[in-house]
Amino acid sequence: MARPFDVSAVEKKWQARWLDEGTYEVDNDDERERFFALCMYPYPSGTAHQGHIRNYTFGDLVVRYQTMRGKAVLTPFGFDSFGLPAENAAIKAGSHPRLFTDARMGELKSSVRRLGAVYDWRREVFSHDPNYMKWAQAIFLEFFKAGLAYRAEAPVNWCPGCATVLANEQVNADGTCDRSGDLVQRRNLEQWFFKITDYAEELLNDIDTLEWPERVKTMQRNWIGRSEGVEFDLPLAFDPSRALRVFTTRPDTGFGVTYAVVAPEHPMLAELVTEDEREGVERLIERASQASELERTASSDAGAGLDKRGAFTGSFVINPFSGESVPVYVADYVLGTYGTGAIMAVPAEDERDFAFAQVHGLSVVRTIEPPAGHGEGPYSGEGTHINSGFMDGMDVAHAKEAAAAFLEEHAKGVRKVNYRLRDWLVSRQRFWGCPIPIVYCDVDGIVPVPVEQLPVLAPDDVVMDKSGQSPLATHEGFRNTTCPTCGRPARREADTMDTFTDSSWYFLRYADPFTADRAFDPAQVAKWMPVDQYIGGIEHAILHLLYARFYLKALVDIGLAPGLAREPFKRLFTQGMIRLDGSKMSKSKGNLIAPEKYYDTVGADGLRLFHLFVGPPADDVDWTAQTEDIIEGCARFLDRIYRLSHYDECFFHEDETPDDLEVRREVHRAIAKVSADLEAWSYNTAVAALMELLNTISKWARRAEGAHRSTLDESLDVLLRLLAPMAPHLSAELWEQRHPGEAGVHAQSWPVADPALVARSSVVMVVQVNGKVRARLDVSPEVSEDDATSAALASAEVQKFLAGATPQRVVARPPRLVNIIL
RNA sequence: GCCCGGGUGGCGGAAUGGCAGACGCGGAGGACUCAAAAUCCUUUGCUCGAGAGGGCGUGCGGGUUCGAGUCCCGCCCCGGGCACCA
Repeated sequence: MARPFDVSAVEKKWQARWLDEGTYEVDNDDERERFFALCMYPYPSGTAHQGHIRNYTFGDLVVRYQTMRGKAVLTPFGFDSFGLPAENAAIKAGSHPRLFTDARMGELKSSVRRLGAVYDWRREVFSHDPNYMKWAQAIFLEFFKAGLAYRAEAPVNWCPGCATVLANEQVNADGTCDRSGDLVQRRNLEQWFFKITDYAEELLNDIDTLEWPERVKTMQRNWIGRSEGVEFDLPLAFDPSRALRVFTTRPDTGFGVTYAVVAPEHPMLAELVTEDEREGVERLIERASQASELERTASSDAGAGLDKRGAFTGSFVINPFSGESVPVYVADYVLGTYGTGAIMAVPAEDERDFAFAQVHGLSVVRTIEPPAGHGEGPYSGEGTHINSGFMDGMDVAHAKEAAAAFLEEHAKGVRKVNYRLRDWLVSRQRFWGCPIPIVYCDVDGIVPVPVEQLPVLAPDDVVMDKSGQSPLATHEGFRNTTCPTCGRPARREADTMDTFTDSSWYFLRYADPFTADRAFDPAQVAKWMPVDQYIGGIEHAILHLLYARFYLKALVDIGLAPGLAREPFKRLFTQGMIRLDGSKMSKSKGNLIAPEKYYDTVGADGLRLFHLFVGPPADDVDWTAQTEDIIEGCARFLDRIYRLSHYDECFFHEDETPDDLEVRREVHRAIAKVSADLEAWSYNTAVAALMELLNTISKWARRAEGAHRSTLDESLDVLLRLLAPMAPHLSAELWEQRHPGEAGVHAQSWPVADPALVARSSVVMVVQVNGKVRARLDVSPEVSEDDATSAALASAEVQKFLAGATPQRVVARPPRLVNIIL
């Protein structure tokens, strides 16, 4: 398509100027109101794909808009530059991940510059910068000192494809790896964990204070998974001085407990098992230990498979409610890692317990009257308690309260809140990550590397493979060291940290990248934090967004970030994904539509406008056959602006006519509309409003009657200012042509609508008869109910329908509508 | 199973309980042109009608209301999250 100007030349000119002049560099002591605009730190995967373009188009709009609103906008950029793809690529190519990563960073950097997105490049931060690693490791050690980082042996998720352990958050619901898609295995390993569970309650409660998409908040609440209940003792029948401790959210159903179940990992299991039952129990344990988490917890097996997956231990415990002795089973549907690893089983009111009881011939005692016609199955709903001693006749809520009080008195019970959230496993058996700064000494045990020796850097001559052995463990020169405490020979930790640790505090370093003697100066960071607007993909709803929240809370608590708000991201916006043929567009799927091809045709401005216009920013974008046409349409809109700005056949007249005034009014309405839409993330309708404004101005200027000079000038200048955050190159170019030698459009202030011009002198009022539109009347916006009614009744159209009759009722909603009911 | 979103023309999508379909794409017709492209103008939910005009229309079924895409109840379908979590 032939464009009326050289798109490429214009865009390159402005990109060079923004970069050379450091237009968007901002200092910490800037006196304007501060605004921290942040796009999620990208993994450097090479040139930008459409997902990046969408992200940085939105981010750049926020930066330029807030700047025009008079704020000092912090707009940093950097890279989440550790990670598996670089390591795997290096193994394949026989090179070093750093070479690969540096090249990809360079590509992504030029991509965002070619998009016209502007940053304060002095503040660039990237994970594998030794300067950043030093403080990432220092934070780890502070966590260790505070007891927030600990080493423990635990069953962990092992991904064979990635040859490393994973955090729970990186395992999909179906038991596959979030990255490779491989089925994750269970392994018992000694690993490093961060105590995120200490913050479960605060992480949950503070969600309420965030201006985040409801969807993301819900996902985090689900992930944290709070449940309120009671933990109490079931005394052992063979030794009532000791007891099996269980957790339940339904203490009210206590009289219905007909058996108890322990997890295969339960510490008391060995002593509960009798000689007669030993064989069956051992078989069960063996099977459970081999099963993957997926097989073990697959709900599709509920019922049918349960017989094979439980065994009687031979022991009994006392139900403290009824005083009866009930059998203890071991079953893999009870998890060792949740609650106490043991449950009371109430088959009448719990589906799993019911299915298990059916298979094992255990008795079922109802404690809640199910509604009529419920049948034989378990009932877990509301109802009146029966067979429940002191709880008979109570509803569920009252009975829960009564039961909890009873247990606290008689069964060493205590009200307890349990969370689904587990501690964050941060060890990774890979090379391309930040080494964990720990030394193991036979005498002194786990010893932190002294801060002055940080950063611990991996040597370059490490043999990387995917054996599952940490590559650093095979490098004797790295591994062997001396104990910082006693000086005897010792060994370095060979694992690296999860890359999500890097992305958990990078925004703090952005706010103060210059401090040399610590991770950041809290006083400097406090000038910018919390982030005013965070923008990123929905895929980080749990992972990154939960970890970063934990980090900041922990950093404040251990004294590294005094005075900072405990939540990092005040407002979050999650953009939709780009889909091609229904699946996510991504490099790994090989279905990318590269942005570069558009730069010579529609330009970065055209592509940006497309991403703004195609639909609500939060929605997914389907890239279809029609997409190319829509992109063309956006470029056409820019062309029309260019042409209007150069329109020289316009006939001008001296005095402002009513038509000219109406155009001015439309201009001010557009200012109001676009401003409101930008605040509300309704970018698609903001673009539509600009299109309408252009249509209005264009038609008016081309009329035979001509236009008023100063009205046209004002209209064009406003249009360019409104367009400046969306299509920065063209608006800068046209502004410069119209105002040579003056400050650029992005240095102009955001236009303010004049309320007197926005208000309408007359509006169209709809007159309905029996709900059908029969007439439209021009009325004043302030028309009274009576005047509106009489005007409606007087209109010829209505008279025709009335035919002399008196209406039964008249509903007047001036100035919008009058409805006459006959 | 539970919890969030969502379902509107041929398509992407607009619509504080008040004219459904803004804006754009696509289509149709026209102007300009030797012709085409580009540009500009007109038109475009479906349907009956020559026309004036009428009827039907926001996943389905009910309800509230003078009035429902919007609110309420019950379903269906699509996307996402959680899930043997006691």
